[in-house]
Amino acid sequence: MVVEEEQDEDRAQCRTSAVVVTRPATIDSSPVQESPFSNYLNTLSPIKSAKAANVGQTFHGINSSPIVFASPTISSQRNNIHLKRIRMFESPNDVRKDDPTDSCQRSKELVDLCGNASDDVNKEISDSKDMLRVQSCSSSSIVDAFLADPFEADCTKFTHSSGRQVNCSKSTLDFDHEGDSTKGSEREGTDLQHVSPRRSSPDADELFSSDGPAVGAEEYHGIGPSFSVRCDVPVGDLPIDDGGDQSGIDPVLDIKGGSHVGPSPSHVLPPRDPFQDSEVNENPGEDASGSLRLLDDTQHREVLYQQRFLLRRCLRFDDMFLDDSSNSLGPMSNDVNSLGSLAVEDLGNLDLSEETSTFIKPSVSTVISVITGPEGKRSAITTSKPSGIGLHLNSIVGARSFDSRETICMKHESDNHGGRDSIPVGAGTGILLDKNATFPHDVVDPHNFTNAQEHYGTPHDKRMIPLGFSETEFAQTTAKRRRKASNASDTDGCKRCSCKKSRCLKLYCDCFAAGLFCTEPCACQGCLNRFEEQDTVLAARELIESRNPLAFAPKIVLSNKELDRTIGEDGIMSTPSSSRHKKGCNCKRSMCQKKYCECYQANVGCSDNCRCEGCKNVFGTKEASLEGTGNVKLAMGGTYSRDHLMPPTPSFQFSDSRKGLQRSRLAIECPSPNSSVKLGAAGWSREMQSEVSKESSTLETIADFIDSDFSEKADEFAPKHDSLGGSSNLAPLSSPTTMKSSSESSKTEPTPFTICYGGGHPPSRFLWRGGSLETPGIVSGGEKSHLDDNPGGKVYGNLEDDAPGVPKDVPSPTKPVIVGSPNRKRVSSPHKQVQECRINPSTALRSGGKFILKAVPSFPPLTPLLEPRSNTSEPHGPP
DNA sequence: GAGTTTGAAACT
DNA sequence: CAGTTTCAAACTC
Ligand SMILES: [Zn+2]
Ligand SMILES: [Zn+2]
Ligand SMILES: [Zn+2]
Ligand SMILES: [Zn+2]
Ligand SMILES: [Zn+2]
Ligand SMILES: [Zn+2]
Repeated sequence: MVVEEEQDEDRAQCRTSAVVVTRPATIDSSPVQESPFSNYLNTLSPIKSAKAANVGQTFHGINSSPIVFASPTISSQRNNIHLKRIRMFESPNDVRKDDPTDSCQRSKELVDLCGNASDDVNKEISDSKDMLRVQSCSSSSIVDAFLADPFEADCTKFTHSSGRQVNCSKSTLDFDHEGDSTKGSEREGTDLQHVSPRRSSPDADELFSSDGPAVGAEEYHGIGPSFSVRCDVPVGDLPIDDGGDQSGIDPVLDIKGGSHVGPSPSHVLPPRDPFQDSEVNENPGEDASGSLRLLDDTQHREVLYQQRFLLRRCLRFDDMFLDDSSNSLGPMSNDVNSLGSLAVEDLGNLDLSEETSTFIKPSVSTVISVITGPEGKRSAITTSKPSGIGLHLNSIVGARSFDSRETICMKHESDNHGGRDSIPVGAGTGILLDKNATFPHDVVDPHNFTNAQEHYGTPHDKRMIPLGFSETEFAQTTAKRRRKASNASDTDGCKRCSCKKSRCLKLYCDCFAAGLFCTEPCACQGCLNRFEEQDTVLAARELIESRNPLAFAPKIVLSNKELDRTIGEDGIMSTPSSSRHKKGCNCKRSMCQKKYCECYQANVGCSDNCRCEGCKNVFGTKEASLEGTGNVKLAMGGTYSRDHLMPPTPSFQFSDSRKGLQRSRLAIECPSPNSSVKLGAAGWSREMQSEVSKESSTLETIADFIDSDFSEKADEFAPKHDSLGGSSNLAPLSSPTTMKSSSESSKTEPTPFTICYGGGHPPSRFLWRGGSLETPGIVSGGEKSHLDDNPGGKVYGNLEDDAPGVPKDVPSPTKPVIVGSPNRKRVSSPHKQVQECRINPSTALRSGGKFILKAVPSFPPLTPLLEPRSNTSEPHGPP
């Protein structure tokens, strides 16, 4: 059934493009609500069925969790499927470009895949435990996060499987690579078949094996399954008419709540209604809108697709924003929207299962985007979301950084591939939309295509890709290509890993570390960090988290103090300065002037956490930090080393550090239009949350956002939190369980900083996929905002890290999550977020700035949820 | 593109 | 927790 529907959808997409997304939800209090979305889904029939099926699968959620979230998550599989679909469809435009027919074919393929998936899904669904998490891709997600937690739809994956994955624990890396490229296919097969667990498991087992412990499968299960859907909503998005705001609210979002049920739709897409709305907002007139509305079933389908796209977009949210800003595309908004929409879609897909969907809602907002026709250009906007997103953070970050670059990358990729590079997120890795592009791209595509395309160049093509295998394969190949091409340039944002021995299941792998699945651009060998291997990934993550709960937490955080200072004073400036590497570097020979230094690489100054020798970090020396926070400012001011020191390398893309500064400033000052905020990754966020709560108290997660503009400008300066970018690829977060354990361990985290994302392209390393909670991160803690400073717009999460206990804000999390549509704003939580938002919501976001999320309590939504979420959330990640 | 350097992650 | 090894990116040539 599903398949059929999908097909239809595909077709529809082909036909039309636009979509709207929506999202979010919110949720405050009741995360659970079902969302309209779900209802919506139901209506859609096909989907529904699928969803239902899906729902079952996974997760259980964690347990603990709450029920609220409880909703089942969508299984990753579903997501995958969806993704696939999405990819296929990605953008009508793409399709068109490529060939409609092709697209259709692809869609079919997808469908097939889906079918397989669906089966799995169904199984999962039966379980219904899973929760979906929604990862918002982006920041927006914050809300999502909350909501999402449950869903993590994210693009990527679902995690549903986690349970098994857990089991897998053993495997390990060893695999050797089994052929890289092949892997995909092989694995996929399995994957598809069994959703859960890992077929790949073997490998995974090996990897994990050591860990053995790793995970209790059981625990994971809970986790795994859940999905999270993230909807990232870029803050930036917001704007749009629609709704932003409204969207914020999004009833739609609710989807999840019910998990299933209806709610999801909201996120996902609201079906028609949302669309319409959205459409209307932006351009109603335009194709997209029209299409949406018009279409009945098909429309719905389309919508779904779109949603899917959105999801992807979500991932890319940042990008989108960036695009706008950078490109100044007006469309950006669209893109953004699109992202949102995608997210939604995904969610929707997830939702399909409906079950879970409810959760999602909470978050919020979603964005809606509308897309117009294929080329469309327009899009609408959406609102966005929230954030929450955890992943997003990381991803977001990435996205941001990418932004400009991304676009570039995209182009490149596309060029390279000729078209499809991107893999559909859905497909393999989940999220990855594009292989090519960095994450962002992926996301974008769909709707934005046009824009994106324009921006990116070939967007369509890439997007189209689809699916599964081919995707993977594609990806691999393409990735290689890209890599080669882009590799070089991180700048592209496209960067990806090129792991040879770790199978991308260890933190050595930037993708994995960032909670992303490897995509085409990756040149890794024997990669198990694929969507198909979600289980394995999760298991791996869990293991790692068991050892170090904060392992996946953003490395760059803002110190609250600093934040305040900065914010208070300048607002903008500070950010960067305030951002610091959580663990600090240990440089001996690079003097913190090269990217060997994580601090420098993240565009942040060294802090007392650093054990570097001869520190000459342009962004601020260790000494300076010790002296006073003022340093940062100094830096801004030029004082500091930067100017003197020099431009360090490359971290800034800009030649000179100064430039960087300038840019950053610019960024700050001028927020780009789009700033989008990103969210943290939902999945992680949860974890984060838990961690945070446990460990530090507050980590806020972060959110990020990005602006393209910023990114460009700011990027350099902006701290890069983690972004790999790809939102699309987000891996499932680990399950809560892990979190728990982790929490224990968490002790380590020392300083509490908030997380920030810088603009730049952050190495994936910095990205954080945090859980949804983080997204909350978005939360800024109440503190100040902070935001903008970073030119890059990054979001910072504050981590209050350390706060031990509970996240300060946590309580609100839910709210925060809500962020809602707001696109830009994300406010999820009222408090902090608001603050931030207030600052300039739009600007901030747009500016790319950063968002800081402070405190976040991570848990967004339901308190109770918290744990649960955490559980759920974790998984998302990638594996 | 190959080879070296580097410092984090993983391991003991 | 420290020391060592492994790893992949950053950098150099
Ligand atoms: Zn890798
Ligand atoms: Zn990779
Ligand atoms: Zn890989
Ligand atoms: Zn250093
Ligand atoms: Zn340092
Ligand atoms: Zn240093």
